Amino acid sequence: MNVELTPTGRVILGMIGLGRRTGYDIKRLVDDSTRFFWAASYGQIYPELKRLERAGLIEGRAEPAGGRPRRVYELTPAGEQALREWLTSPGELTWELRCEGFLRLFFGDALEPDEAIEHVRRMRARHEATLAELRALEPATREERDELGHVFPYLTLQGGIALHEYAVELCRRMEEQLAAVEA
Amino acid sequence: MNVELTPTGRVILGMIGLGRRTGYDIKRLVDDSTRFFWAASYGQIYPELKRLERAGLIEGRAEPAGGRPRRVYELTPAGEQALREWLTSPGELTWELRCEGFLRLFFGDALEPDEAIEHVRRMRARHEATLAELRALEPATREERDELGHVFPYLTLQGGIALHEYAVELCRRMEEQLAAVEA
DNA sequence: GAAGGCATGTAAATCGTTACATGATTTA
DNA sequence: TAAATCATGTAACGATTTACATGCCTTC
Repeated sequence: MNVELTPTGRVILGMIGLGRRTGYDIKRLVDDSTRFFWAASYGQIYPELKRLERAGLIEGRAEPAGGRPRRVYELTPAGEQALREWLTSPGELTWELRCEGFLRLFFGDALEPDEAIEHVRRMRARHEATLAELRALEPATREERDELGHVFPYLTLQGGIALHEYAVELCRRMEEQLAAVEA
Repeated sequence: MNVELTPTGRVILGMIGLGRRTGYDIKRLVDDSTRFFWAASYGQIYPELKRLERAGLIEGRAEPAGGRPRRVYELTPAGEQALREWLTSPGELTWELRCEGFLRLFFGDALEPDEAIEHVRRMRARHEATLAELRALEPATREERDELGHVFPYLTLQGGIALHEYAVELCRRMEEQLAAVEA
């Protein structure tokens, strides 16, 4: 067995594992949840759905019957197994960050002191904005936990909030440090 | 003016801004510093060096003369200006994370309780390993600060260390939380 | 003289975003 | 009836990794 999942295949399989879904659903769900640590776009999702179906991991059913034409997918037994295998596989956990804030900060010696402080302020604003988005997701995620018993999306959201809160604090400390040096 | 820099072009320009460099140098420097928030590979670096030179932002000089043949680049005045323009430009700061640890955690409801705890333990180990790598970079980065006056790479490293320390703490708290629920 | 680090590069494959095209249904 | 949302998809482009190829120089 041991089907190799593509990066996007992983989110899709996981999302369908949480319930029957259309490609559109998956995109919306990703945008409202995993986006902050794992994004996906239509250009990836729809082709990947077809690949996963050809591989026998998911099965789609057309659901026209009066309503809008849509194709709803669910996991096959093989798909359920592949999902579990991935979730428990011992391979390295990829961790990749692309953060322009940190990159610009790294090159901060090319800036005037006040420009550098201003930059850190912008980094902080960036994290504060993300924080606001995350906090806005809290009610719906809690509801999902209470009503569907999905506790891990909520736990994950709490973790994300904590991390960005810490990042905000860290920026504030850097601002103070830089201001002290300038004075 | 306002030359559009590609993502990889940014690191390259910044790195050359810190001193004359070959493509090989840049790759090593990136691997020892920005990699944790901005990676780059040979397949990007060498073609991008040529593009930047064609665009007039950097200038390479062959330095054979007995030693190994190498091509050393430095910023042109236009390159210096483009670097400063980028560093102070008001555009959105990209922040993209691809973290399989969080992704698997998000789907943790498909796991047994002890499997989920084990996963968080692995996430923590992951951050601890990164932390060890970052701490190993401290002496050299401090030296660079003291001898070349590059204070921002050091500041950035401190920030990275703090963030991963916090992530480790966060994992520990999650482990406790999950263990409490199980009991 | 073998191994390891210095040095430059390319080709192919993969991965991902953006923009576009299309059209149905629901709600204001 | 207009706007918003649901819904599916593709093409083009851009970004990135991986693997390969090559060869010099220094150190053991």
